[in-house]
Amino acid sequence: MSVTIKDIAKLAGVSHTTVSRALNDSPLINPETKERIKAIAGSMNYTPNYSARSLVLDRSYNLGLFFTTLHTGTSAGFLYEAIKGVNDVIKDDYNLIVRGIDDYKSFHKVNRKNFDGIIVMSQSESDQSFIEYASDKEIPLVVLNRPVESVQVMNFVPDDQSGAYRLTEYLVQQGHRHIAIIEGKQGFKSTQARRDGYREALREHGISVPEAYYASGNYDLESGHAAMSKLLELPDRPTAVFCCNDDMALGAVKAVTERGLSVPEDISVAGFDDHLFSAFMSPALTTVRRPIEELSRAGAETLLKFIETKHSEKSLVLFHTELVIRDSVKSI
Amino acid sequence: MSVTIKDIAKLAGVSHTTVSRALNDSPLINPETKERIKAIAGSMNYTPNYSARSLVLDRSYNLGLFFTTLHTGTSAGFLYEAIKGVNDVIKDDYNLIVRGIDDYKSFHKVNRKNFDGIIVMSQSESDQSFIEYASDKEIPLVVLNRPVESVQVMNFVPDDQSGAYRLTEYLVQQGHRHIAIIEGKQGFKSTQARRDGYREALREHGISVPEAYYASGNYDLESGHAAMSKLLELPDRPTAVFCCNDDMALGAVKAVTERGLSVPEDISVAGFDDHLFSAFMSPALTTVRRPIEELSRAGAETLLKFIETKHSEKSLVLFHTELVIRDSVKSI
DNA sequence: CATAGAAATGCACACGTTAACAATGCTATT
DNA sequence: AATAGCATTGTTAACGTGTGCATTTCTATG
Repeated sequence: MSVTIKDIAKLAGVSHTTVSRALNDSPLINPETKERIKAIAGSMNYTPNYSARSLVLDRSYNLGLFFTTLHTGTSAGFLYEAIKGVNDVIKDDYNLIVRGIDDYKSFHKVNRKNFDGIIVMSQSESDQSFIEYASDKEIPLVVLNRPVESVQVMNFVPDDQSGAYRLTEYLVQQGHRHIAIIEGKQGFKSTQARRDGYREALREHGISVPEAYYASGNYDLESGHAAMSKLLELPDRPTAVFCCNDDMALGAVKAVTERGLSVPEDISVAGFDDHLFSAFMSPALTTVRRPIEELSRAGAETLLKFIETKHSEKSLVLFHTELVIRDSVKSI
Repeated sequence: MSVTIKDIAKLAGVSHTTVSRALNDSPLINPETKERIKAIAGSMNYTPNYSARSLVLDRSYNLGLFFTTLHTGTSAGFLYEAIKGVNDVIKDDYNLIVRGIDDYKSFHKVNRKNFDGIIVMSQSESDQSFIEYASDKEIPLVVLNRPVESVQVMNFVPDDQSGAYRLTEYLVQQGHRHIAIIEGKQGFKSTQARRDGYREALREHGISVPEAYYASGNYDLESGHAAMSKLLELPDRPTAVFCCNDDMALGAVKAVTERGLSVPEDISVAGFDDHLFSAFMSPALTTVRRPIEELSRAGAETLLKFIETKHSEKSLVLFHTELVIRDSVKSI
């Protein structure tokens, strides 16, 4: 059996209440007894029983970090940065529970008793029901990466539109006038934001885009390959292609090389996300970095603050994205 | 307030004991009452209070998945596959807590009360003390990825040596006779195993290796770049280089291209690990796949079984690695 | 018909912690 | 000297669940 506050109490010749107070730094306790008790607790190698504490305090000390899915579509780097960011913030006294939303057969066990707070790293609208469920159960909730409209939550999102804008503007500055886009998955907020940024930049520079330059994709590698293949067959071939994420950019580059052409000599390619591999492809990919780790860190901090103070701004906060210039875009 | 078994008891006109037994499928309870109570519980949207249950049952329903570090050295793919593998196995009633060992200021809160079991994805000997600590506290423990000798634990490890052997043999089969190696971090078990596999294959084929062909590295990208740079300056330049992981292979390829040479035309390169990006580099990397996800799945399964039956083989199990042939090795 | 035994249910306590309230001793103020 | 008030500690109950033992009810057997 492990040691409890009652054991300490016996040894110290006080009541277990006094021990509890002493260990929790209650101002009610005489500083001397407090020290004495702490010393005894230390020497007995005492560790509090969290279950008992949770029961009476009605707090689990669990934080949930939920992803849309862990199976497909979630990039490893994404998971990595998110976990790192959150773990950096929470102290030793919280447990970080990582789960894919689609792994739950039922949300039954997700409730305020089991989770002091929840961070949803949302990648698609499919977890809308989960978000609404958690919000409904009044579990402290912050949603990252994707703007949520149906319910009021703390919501931290990278500013995809301005990232796409700056990237496109950069392409223009490098002398490109024929700039195509390979789009993300239809229906995703991120797809729209990136397209909007692209459009806005071109419009402001007085560049019009032929219909054929809008190539459809779905964020995966193969779709990037297919889309680029089509673009290359165009009579009026673009000199630069903005791929809405790095995965598709990788597929696109592959399509170019397969045709015996080269990036960036024959055609420039840019991506979005700054995946881990992007710096090491050849050519190293010019892209836009999304601050996933910062996002997660900020999310965790806000969540903790909310748990403690019980109030916070439930509003959308945009996070700065950053243009990363490498070697896949040629100046012409 | 949320609903408890006492609320159900009141509504059903029985004692809370009966409710508890009914919900736990005790054979003591009349099947009809059992059904009735379950129905009521369902309609009231009852969820058990895990803290209370934990307190009396002395089980936390928490499983820990611990990495050596989450900061540097842990590849994202590694983390991803491990989490996926474990999460695939545990049912809805366990929480998976993910943490970097070096994030703990003190292991104090790691004990049998807080964790029903622990999986350590060990990447270096620096977590030896953690493993011994957990073993000492008699927390059900399985260590993955790295062989542990100082204590008896369930230990699942990829067979790096045979993987390195097969890869090297493949290089020989492709006609290579001048095969260099870029080694991993000194002191790591994996470094030694891979070097051993490499040596063994060459010895068995009667190929001797000049001292200069042993290039030192430390598993990171830059070290691969540096090591390859040296190898390329050798008067007796190798025709193939076995890099002890994919990260270093990537750096090595970069070093080759920077010199205006090309892989695999001028020099063949092979890696180890089968990182996510490896299939998409150009050229796609020939490498050895380590079954991290299988490892994790098996580890989780064994751990759960141990938790339930309280006994299991505490021994080392090697997992099959797999040669993945792509485009970075030329037949000469 | 009496009774042994099985089946079903309830009572009371335990798990380890916190907290409201009570109690004690002491100091300072009148 | 009486008392108000503060500092410190103790008493007791509570959180929600599971379980050993007692109790009741029913069934079968002689």
